[in-house]
Amino acid sequence: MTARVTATSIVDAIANDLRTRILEGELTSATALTETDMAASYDVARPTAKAAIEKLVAEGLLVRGAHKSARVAELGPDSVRDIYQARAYLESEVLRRLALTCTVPEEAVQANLDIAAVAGGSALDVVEPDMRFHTSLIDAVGNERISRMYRSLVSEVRLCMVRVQSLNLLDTALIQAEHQRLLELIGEGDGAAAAELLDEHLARARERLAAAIGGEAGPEAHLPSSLHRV
Amino acid sequence: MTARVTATSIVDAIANDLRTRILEGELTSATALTETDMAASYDVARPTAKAAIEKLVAEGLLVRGAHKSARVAELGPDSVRDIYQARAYLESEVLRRLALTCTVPEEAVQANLDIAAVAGGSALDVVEPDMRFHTSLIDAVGNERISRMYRSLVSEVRLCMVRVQSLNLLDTALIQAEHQRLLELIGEGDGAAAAELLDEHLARARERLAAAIGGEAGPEAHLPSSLHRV
DNA sequence: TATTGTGTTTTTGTCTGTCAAGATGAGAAC
DNA sequence: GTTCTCATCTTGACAGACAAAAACACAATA
Repeated sequence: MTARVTATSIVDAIANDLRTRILEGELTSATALTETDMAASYDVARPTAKAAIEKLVAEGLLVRGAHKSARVAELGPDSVRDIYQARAYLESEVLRRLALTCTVPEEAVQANLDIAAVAGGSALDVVEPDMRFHTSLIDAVGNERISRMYRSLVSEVRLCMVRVQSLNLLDTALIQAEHQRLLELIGEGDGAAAAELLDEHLARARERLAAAIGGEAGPEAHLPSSLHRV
Repeated sequence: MTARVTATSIVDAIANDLRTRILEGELTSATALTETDMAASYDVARPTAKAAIEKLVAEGLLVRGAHKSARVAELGPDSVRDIYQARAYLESEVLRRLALTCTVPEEAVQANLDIAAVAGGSALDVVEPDMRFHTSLIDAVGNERISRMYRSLVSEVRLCMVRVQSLNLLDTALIQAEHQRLLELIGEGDGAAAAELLDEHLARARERLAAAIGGEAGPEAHLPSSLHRV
């Protein structure tokens, strides 16, 4: 287990690098991701860059029309609503099932402790342990397909978050307290209450995120560039 | 709405054709899907066939290792368990939410009537309206991501079903009656009971399918070809 | 006989180069 | 000022080619 071989293909490597750059906010929907440009910047052939781009399009991080260059997906308030609703559907049912056996995942407890640890730091530092808390709950059921679906949603959430610069709308103490309460309810076997609390927990985050995205000059009301040069 | 334009790309067309051929059982895991063969049979270039294959690999219908030709995915009893568990997670929560507003989708009612209509026909005729019943419930929430996730699971279920030739294990009358009861419970607003009944409904189907797949000479215990020529 | 090693064949991964089709934007004509 | 046409950019798809990796068959050896 010491020397893990990294036998990944070139297009996978490019897709992974692009994905991290997208989720870090380095690439926004303002820049067009041309196949030839990507091929040139990574020093590979155009088909290779094309394959990497299509991979991310399939994941939903990039969008592209026919004969048009790919761009980072623009997620409006309605998309935020869809994403968080899907999260709530999956996760609330997971909490119900975990409560049936009173299973409290150890990683979730640790992740919530990590949230408290970074309470004084930047608001962005809260995102990672927060996501880890939720994904560890999902992974606790041990279902590969459910974990994959949830991870896809989480990456879309992160895609939304890199767009809003002021993440001060996160109340770290409240988040951590609600997480704690969720774990307690699961431990007590009260799945219905846990599902209900999770609904409120996610609905609150959803509203703040939707407002932050929708508040800035319209969600996906792409102004034609002709209106910009008034 | 009379002349729907078919402006789909070549690789999409090939992928769609391959998908139907897979779900109809024409292509099984016994035949290797070589890129050059696919390119020759569809009279396209190899990169085009490659893109179509990779699309289906991303969907989970095909599996492929590095430098190995693609094959139709082989889903064992454990995969059946995962798939049906994911279905149950999604759909039971959907039923709960539908029951909150006592929303009974009209298409679901119609689909269940269609099940009764084909009661005398082949057992395969039951699969289509049965799937339509469930997907119409999912689509009733109007969430694109949830619908997409569920459809992915449904196609995997169909992939399992084409492997078991004797589908006489389907009790049409029981299925139709349980569907009817589900709709009634939703209409009465009893989400908890609906979710519970759905769990049993899916668990029954899962057990039959897993038994039918696991019973035939082992799930993914691929015998090496050297043992075949004794 | 069983096992190991080698060489060949098949198949994929990736590159180079090319042409056609569609979309975008600029400029001319009215 | 509006509309039409055209040039340019970008993608879609093709052809051909080479390298790498896996699988298979076969021979050599303990």
